[in-house]
Order: sequence, then structure tokens, then C-alpha cells
Amino acid sequence: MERGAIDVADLSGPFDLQATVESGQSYLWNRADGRTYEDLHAHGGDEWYETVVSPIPDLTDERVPLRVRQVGGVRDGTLEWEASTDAVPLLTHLLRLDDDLDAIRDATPDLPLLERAYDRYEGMRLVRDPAFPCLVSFICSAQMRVARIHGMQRRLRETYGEAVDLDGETYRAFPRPARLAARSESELRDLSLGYRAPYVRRTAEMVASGEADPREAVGLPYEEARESLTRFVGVGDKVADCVALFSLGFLEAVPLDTWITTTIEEYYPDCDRGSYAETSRAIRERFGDEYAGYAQTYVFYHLRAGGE
DNA sequence: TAGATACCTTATAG
DNA sequence: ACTATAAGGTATC
Repeated sequence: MERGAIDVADLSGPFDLQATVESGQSYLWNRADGRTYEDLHAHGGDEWYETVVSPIPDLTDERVPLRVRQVGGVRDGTLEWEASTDAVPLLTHLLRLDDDLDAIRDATPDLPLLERAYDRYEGMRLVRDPAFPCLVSFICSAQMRVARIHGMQRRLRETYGEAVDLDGETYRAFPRPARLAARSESELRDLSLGYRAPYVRRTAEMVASGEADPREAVGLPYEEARESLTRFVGVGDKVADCVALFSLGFLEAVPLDTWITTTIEEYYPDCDRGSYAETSRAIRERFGDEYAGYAQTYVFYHLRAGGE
């Protein structure tokens, strides 16, 4: 096992591990204390988070067990990590530690709601989740709460994931596409996926067979990427935007979910253009074309946590 | 092309 | 105790 630390002061801008990991963008991580994301801020802020990921670039079947925690503040703290290999490139990639968060905030329009959200969750960053797990998690997100989405992903890992050991502890990777494609709809329903079970199964089949891969959308113009992602079963515009934003690096993507839709009605009614595509354009322009997805994520977390 | 409806499951409100 | 409602929507008609 290797271990190390990343000094937050060396990053461009602040970093808050808990806000980043528990804000409903990523379902990749488990808290070591076993609590769900339901209990926001229910601990001291230095909890370990655990996952298993592929190395970068993702060219082999190798699996890397990894855990990380943040000690200290969002500008002067330390990220302690333990993994089977050097985790610095992995953490940098997954948690977008390479983003210049101060610059991103500076490039964001001075809207009061955005200011409040950015202030409240200083240091929250977007994530770069691996594409297939991200796709599945947001297919599962339809009509679900964050805590229950997280529960579904955890059950998928525990039931069908490949076991990997680190320092005597066993962790499970998110199952590969072929592994999920081989399950029956009813087996997936047994994990409480409900009507999402056939969507997950058929999407896994599409990826496993080589018919389609979510990563193909990388490099396309944003709106084409979103459109491309909707070929997966159970993926409409909203879920496509989540994958584009939380996995594929389209920082301008703004998933129009119920929270953001309500926000638009209350705060920016002129951005409601009737259709998803047109409202999306309008709110992207309002939030700043380049980093609108960053703004969306702050607003989502802020409002969900009872902000206004 | 736009609009209505069914859909699994569970926590929470009434 | 019950029943109704809503939860980061999508597919289908």
C-alpha cells in the first residue's frame, strides 16, 4: 500500500472533499462510517471516503482501491490518501483538483443566488466520474432522492462488483458493463431499481456489445454530445446532461431537473423557453456559457440543503 | 411535434 | 395505523 498527502494550499482555489463527494454528482464513493449522504454534515468533516477505480488512462483491467480524507480547512487543509498505487493523478482527475476554482468563480456572473451558493459551499468542485458508472447512476436517479440513488449504486457494487483488497479491507468496484448486461431484469429489480432495472440492463448491453460507448461523446460539440448520449435506454436530456457534466467534462452542461426548473421559475422566469433545448440555452447564457454547470451544481446543493 | 400517462419503490406528511 | 404524495425523468402513445 502507498500513502501520501496533497496540500490543499497548493491547488488553484479551495477544495471541500465532503461537499464535492456528497453533493449528488458522484455515487462512486462510500463513507467509511457507513452513513449515507442523507446525513449531510453529520460528522466532523474528516471522514474517509473509499472507492475502487481504473487507472488513468483506462486501458487495462487493473483495479485500484483508494481512500481519501480531508483534514483541516478548505484552503489550508490536507488530503490524506491510501491506495494500491500513487493516487495523486487519480485524485486530481476524479475530483478535478486541476480546476482553477477561483478563476471559475470569477468568470461566473454576479447573481445573488450564485453568490450565496458559492459562499456556502466554498471549495466544492465538480467531479470526473468514470463514464459507465456515472451513466448507470443517473439512469437510476429518475424520481429518486440522492440517498436512495446512492443506496442503489452501493448495492450494485456489493452484489455484482469485483472484490479488491487494500490493507486487509475488501472493497468492490462498480461492475463492468458485461457483468450487468448478464443480469436479468428481475435480478436488478431485487436491488430496488424498480422500473429502472430494464433501462440499466439494456444500456449495459449496448456498452458491453460495443454498440455504443458514452465516451464517444467526448470531443463533440456540447449539444451534439447531449443528443448522442440519449441513445442509451433510460437516458433523456436531463440524464444526458448529468453524464456530460459529471463524467465527460462538459462544464457548460446544466441538467434541468426539478430543483433547477423551480429555480428558473422563481429567479429567472425569462429563461423558461418551453422546451428543454431552448431553456437550456437561456440558463447557460445566464449562468455564464463556459462554467454554467459549475453554477448549477452549487445551486442544486444549496437549494436541496434548504437554502434560498 | 407537443401533451398526457404509466412506471417501481420507499420515506415522509397528513 | 393508514393513505396520499413526491422523489435530480423517461418511454410510449
